Amino acid sequence: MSAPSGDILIDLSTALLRSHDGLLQCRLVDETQGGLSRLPSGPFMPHSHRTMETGLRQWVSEQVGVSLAHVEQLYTFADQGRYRQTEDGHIVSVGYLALSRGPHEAAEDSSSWGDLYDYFPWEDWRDGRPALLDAVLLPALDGWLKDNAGQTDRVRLAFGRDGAQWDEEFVLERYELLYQAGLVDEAVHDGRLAEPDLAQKLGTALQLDHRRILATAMGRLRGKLKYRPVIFDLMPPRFTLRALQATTELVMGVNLHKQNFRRLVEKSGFLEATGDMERARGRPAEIFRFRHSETGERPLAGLRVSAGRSRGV
Amino acid sequence: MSAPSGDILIDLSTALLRSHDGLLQCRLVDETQGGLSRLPSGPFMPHSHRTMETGLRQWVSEQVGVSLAHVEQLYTFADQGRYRQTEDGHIVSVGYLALSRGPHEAAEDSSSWGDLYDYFPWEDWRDGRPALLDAVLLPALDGWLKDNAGQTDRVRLAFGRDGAQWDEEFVLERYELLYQAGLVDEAVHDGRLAEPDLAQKLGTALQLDHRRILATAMGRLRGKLKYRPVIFDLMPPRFTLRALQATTELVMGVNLHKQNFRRLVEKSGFLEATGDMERARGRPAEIFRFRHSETGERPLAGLRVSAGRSRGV
DNA sequence: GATAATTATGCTCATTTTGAGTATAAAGGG
DNA sequence: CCCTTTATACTCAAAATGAGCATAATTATC
Repeated sequence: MSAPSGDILIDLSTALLRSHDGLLQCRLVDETQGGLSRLPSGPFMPHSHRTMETGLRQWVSEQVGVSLAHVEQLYTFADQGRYRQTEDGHIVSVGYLALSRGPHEAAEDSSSWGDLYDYFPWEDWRDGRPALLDAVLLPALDGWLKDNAGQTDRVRLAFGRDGAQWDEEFVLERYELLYQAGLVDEAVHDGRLAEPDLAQKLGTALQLDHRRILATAMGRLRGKLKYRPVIFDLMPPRFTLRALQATTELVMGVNLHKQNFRRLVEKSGFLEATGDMERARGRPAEIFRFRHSETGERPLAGLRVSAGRSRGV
Repeated sequence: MSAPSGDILIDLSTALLRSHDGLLQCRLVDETQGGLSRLPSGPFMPHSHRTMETGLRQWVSEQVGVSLAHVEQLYTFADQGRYRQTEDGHIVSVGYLALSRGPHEAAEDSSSWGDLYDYFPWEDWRDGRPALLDAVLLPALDGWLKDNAGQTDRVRLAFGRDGAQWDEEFVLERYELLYQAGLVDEAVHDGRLAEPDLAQKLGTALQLDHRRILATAMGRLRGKLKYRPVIFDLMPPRFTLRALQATTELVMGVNLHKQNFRRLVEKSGFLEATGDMERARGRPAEIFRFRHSETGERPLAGLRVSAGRSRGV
C-alpha cells in the first residue's frame, strides 16, 4: 500500500443552462485550445472556498455575469487518460449543474451561449425521431459492434432498439457509448480514433471531458423534472402556460399534449395566476407565476412528463 | 486570485449495504476514535487507481471480504469544518453506495455490520409513525426553531408537518436539519452543541461525516428503487416474493400491500419462476430469480413503490 | 386425524390517473 | 364579417392504483 499522493487538483466545472430564444442554451467560455470551447470552470481552493459550491459560484460569477437559480452537484470524474495530467499532478473534476432564470438581455453576448442540441443532436425528438440516428449514428455503432458484440445489449437499451424504449434520461449512457466506440472527437485523446467527417455529424466537441459533464447535466435535469419543480428555475418570474410547456419540451426533447400539460400543471398547485394577460397572435394567454411555498397538501410533486403512447406531436 | 493549493487528499468512503436477518445492515470498520465506528474507506491514489471506483473497490475488498453487486457514486463532500484537516492538508470525501447480494454466512463476523435504522431511527415507519418523532425529535427541533424561525418551512417539508407529506427519500435533508440544529453528536465538532442524552436518542453516531454519507446512501437507494431494479442487487440469486417484498419494505421503511406488490412485480417482467418451492410455515411459496436481460418491451421499469392512501399495514 | 393457524396466491371493484381527442372562446388580419 | 391562430374547457376510454375478499396449500396443535 503506497502512500497516498497529495498532488491532486480539483477542478470545478459548471454546466450552466438557460432557456432563451426557443433554445436550451449552455454557457461557454472560449479559449483557443484546438478551437474548442469549454464550460466555466476553475480550481477548488480549500483555503479560500468554504465549500465547493462557494468556489463554483465564485468562478461562475467571475467568468459569467449571471445569477444562478439552481445549483446541484452532478458527479466527480477522475478517470485516467480520460482527463489530463498537468505538471502539477492529477486533476479530478467535479461537475455541477446550474440553471439561470431569465429574462435574458438580448444585448448579452449571445455568442458565448451554445445550443445544447448542437452537442447532442440525437437527443432532440421534438420533430420526431432524429434522422441522424438511422442515417449515421446507429450504422456507425453497428460497425463498432461487429468487433464488440458484448456491448450489443448496452446499445439496445441506451438507444431503444428492438423492443426497448427510448429513455430520454439516458443522455450520458448514449454519449459514453459513442465515446467508447471512438465516434466522437474527444475520444481521440484516449487512443481511439474518430473518422473526422463522421464525428462532425455527431455534434460539436468541447474541451477535455466537458461534453461528458454536459451530458450528465442534461440527463439529470430530464430526470429531475419528473419529480421536482426545477423547471421553474429556467423560467422568468412571469410566464404563460405555453412558455412553460415550450421550456419543458426543450429540456425533455419531446413534444407534449397541450391540454394535458395544462391539466397536470394546474393540478400540481405550483401555479398562481397574476391576473394579467399576454397578447400575441391568437387568444390572449393568462400569465402565471411560480407559487413557491405551497400551502396545499402536495409537497413537491413535480411534473411527470410523458410523450404519450404514440410518441410526439 | 491565489494559486490553487494542491494539498488535497481524496478519501473514498463506501456505504456498503446488505439485507440480512430481517435487517438492513451497513458494513462498519471499528476503529477506536471516540469509540465511533466508520465506513470502509481509504485515500484515492491516482497513480495506482485507474478510476476512483477502482480505488474504492480495492479498499473495500481489503477491509471487507464481500463482492459488490452494485456500486454508485453518491456525492463529493468538502465542507470546511464539517470534515477534518490533517497535517497533510484538506480532505475531500467522495461517498459511494455499494450493495451486496447474499446469501450471507451466518458465521461471518456480524458485529461488523450495523442496523441502518440504529443511525436513523425516525426513518423506520414499518410499525407506523415512529413514536420518537413526536416524543423527542420534533419537540427538540421546535426548540431550535424558536431562534431560527427562517427554517420552519424546511422542517415542515422535510418532516411532513402541517399539510406536507412525509417523503421517504428526504433522508439526507432530515439528518442535515438535525445536524444544523445541533441535535446529533457529530455536530459537536462543528461548534454546535448537542445535549448528550438527547443526541443519544437520535441514533448512533459515526466517525467524521460518515453518517451523512449513510443518509445520502439511504435517500438515494429509496429513490432509485422507484425507477430502477436495484432491489435485486440486495437479493440472493433465488428468492420468494415474500422475501423480495420484505427487503423492499426494509429499504423503504414502509409496509406494502402484499397482493398489489405481487401484481406490480409480476407485471414488471423482471421475474422468472424457477419451478422450485420454498416450504416454511404456511402454503409453500414459489421461488423466483431475477431475469436480467428482459427480452420484453419494458426497458428498466423498476418498482414504483407506494405506501397507499392510508399509509402502512 | 381433524381442526386451527399461517402463508401464498387469485380475483374483484371502485377510484384515480392518463392519453387522446372534440368543442368552444378570444383575440388579430384580411 | 370571415378566417386563422392560439388558449381554454370538457369528454371519454383505457390503464394504473388502492383496497379488500376468497381460496389454496401447507404446518402446528389438539
